Amino acid sequence: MMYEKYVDLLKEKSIKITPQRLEILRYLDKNRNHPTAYQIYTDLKENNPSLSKTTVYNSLEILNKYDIINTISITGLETRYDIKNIIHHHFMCKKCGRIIDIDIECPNIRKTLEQGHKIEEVQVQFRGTCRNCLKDKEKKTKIVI
Amino acid sequence: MMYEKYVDLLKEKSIKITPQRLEILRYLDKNRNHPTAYQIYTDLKENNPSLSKTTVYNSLEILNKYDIINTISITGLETRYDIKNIIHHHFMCKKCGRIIDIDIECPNIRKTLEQGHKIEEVQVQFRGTCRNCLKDKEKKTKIVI
DNA sequence: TACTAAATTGTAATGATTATAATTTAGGTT
DNA sequence: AACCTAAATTATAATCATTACAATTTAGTA
Repeated sequence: MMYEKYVDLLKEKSIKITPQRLEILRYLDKNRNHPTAYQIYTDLKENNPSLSKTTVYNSLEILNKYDIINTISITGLETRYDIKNIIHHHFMCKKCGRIIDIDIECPNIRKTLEQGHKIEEVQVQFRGTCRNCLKDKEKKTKIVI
Repeated sequence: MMYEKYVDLLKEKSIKITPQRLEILRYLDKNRNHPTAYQIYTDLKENNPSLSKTTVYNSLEILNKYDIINTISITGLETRYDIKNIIHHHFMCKKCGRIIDIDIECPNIRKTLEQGHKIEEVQVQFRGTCRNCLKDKEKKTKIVI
């Protein structure tokens, strides 16, 4: 029951249902803060000590391949992961490092299609200073979420 | 005369004019194919054997900081670089790896601003299959540009 | 021409990701 | 319900982009 939702997601795509994949999916569903593979790994490792980092990478790869999750490369340092919901874009604050969802669509996709390319993914990245950091400029602590 | 254009670019921003920076700028101006730091390094090393990889990274960092160049993280593997011209976005073909410029603006920037964030950079990434690869599906060679 | 902060260089370290090979397991079959 | 097999998991080692560091050189100013 707790994992039913994720079991169904995997069944739909006919990919094997493993406890590791279910845990990762549940994690991404609960943590919409664009975690890294390492964050997912260390957090899940607490309750699943036998979990391997490679499994996390492999699972994320297959979940991405089957369009169940999104990868985000906005930081330029590491890949961030996001469970797929409605199309949205990302804003990264250069001060605090937070990645904020921007729930808009890019209407100009049409133009890319007109040039004859087939679009499978769209990723819009904004970088700048977030609302909070604009407010308190004296804040120096680097929070990375 | 050959480098005058790049000298002026650096002067404008009051950053030191070094032969290495000029070479890198000229390279990016001539090579609009979104090269990696490594590609820039190996290509320039041919005529400048004493060039250091660290210098390439450092130069790219400062050129990016002063908004002379753009960084692109579309591949998720490494950072690609692009001299700044008019605003444009990128399309990466998953088949051949080519990164194609898409010369459109995203009008929805407004919405991000409305939420109170300050935007300094915009990067729009499309991924899919390019025109060429759609045409000849039998083509298997992986060209990475 | 001399000075100094900044830039360059080479090397070593780091950190994310991938490769490999042995072990285990999911899910279909008898 | 036990069996089979391809696929998944695991631990370890390797790779590759990027950064840190410390010594040397240099750009730009006095």
